[in-house]
Amino acid sequence: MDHSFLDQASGGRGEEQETRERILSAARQLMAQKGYKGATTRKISELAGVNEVTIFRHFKTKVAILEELLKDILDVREQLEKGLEGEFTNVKEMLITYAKTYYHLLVERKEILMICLVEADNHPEVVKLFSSLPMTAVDVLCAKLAEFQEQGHLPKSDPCTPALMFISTFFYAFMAKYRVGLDVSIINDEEKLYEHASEILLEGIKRA
Amino acid sequence: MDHSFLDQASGGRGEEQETRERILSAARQLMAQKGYKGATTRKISELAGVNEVTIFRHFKTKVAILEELLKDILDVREQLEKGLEGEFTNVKEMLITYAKTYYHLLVERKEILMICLVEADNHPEVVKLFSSLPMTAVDVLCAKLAEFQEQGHLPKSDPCTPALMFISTFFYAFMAKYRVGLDVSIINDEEKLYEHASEILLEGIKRA
DNA sequence: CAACCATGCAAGCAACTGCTTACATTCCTG
DNA sequence: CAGGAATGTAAGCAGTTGCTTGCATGGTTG
Repeated sequence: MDHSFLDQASGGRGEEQETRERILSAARQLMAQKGYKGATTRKISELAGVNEVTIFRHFKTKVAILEELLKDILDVREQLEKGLEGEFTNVKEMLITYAKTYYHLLVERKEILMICLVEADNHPEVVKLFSSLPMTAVDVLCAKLAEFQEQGHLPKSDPCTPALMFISTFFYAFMAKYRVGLDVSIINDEEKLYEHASEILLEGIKRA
Repeated sequence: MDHSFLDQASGGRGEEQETRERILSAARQLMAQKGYKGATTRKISELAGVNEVTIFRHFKTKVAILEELLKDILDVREQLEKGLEGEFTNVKEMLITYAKTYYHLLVERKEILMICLVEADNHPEVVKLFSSLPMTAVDVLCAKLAEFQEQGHLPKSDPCTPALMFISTFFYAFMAKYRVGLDVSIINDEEKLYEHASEILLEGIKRA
């Protein structure tokens, strides 16, 4: 009994964690694809290679699984700001770096983002989670651009629209590739997109 | 009997069309909100103010309703090109006009777009329908920009990335407002967004 | 008026879904 | 070896869902 907390940490039988993770992973995959309703507990159990009853031994209800999954989407702002910490030799370099950071953030969380997108109205909380990532990204970029303006590296003007354009571009590219499965060169050649979009935006900001 | 085709056109009892339309409208609304699965035939019938049986008298199956709804999303290219027919005094004016045309096209079809988005994997055909609208928009704008380049109004360079950026911006604004219900000034003040985004893009194209 | 047509209403069915219960099995640990 | 913890198996239950059937009703049209 006195080692019960150890069981939670490392798995008494050595598989406890593994099973739980397999269930979560299967649920994440299915919910992203088929939506919350489409991901039935039977299907989840099959994909996880686990008996259906086992699911309910690990999670009280099905919603509990969803809630567990959604936890991964928080703490975005911190990571975005972290990507902008170093000194940059020029604005374009900063933009490219930021684009990469943001895009990778999206890709890393793609399943959960899809779940949020799809589950919008059945679980209203998740909508905010979904929008929070791009909007935070706009916010952080906005602040950084304003900073550059104050330092005289950019002419003063409203940085919101350019920030929105930038974030939107990579959001759409992300959606097109990972939700819709679109296979076109503009979207697949990510390096070129980082580079080219940053260039256009920079020149746009300078004179608009 | 000889007037049976009239019944289809105007409704023998004068309500035939109306009922069918009410069902379609309720289904469109619910499926956009709750997804295909979430929009049960019972709920549809309630919202339409119609008995559930009536639904199955008008549509053989539930999928038939979905298929009927999806018909509204075609013929987009034509409309986009139509919006670019007139002569423009300058490029910026063209961009603003195009942005308006595209955004309104999205808003007009918002329910169906949401259905496509949400129903992605249960009905794989619809994904293509969903992506077809923005990608067609990119395509048409690309062609127009190339045209301006050939006429010497713009320096020659790859117009794909700027077109993608432009379309992405309004796609995201659309999603944020109508899917997520985001209420922020950058997105709500559409006129300013048309204007400002066009300006930035134009300057970006000119020098990048 | 009579035939017809769209609709409503009541009932239900087979399949599925989230979830539960009771019991057997296997493995680890003291 | 004994006890416990995690899992499997079998069965099922109550609610929902897409869809059907049979019958009654009320308005329209010839």
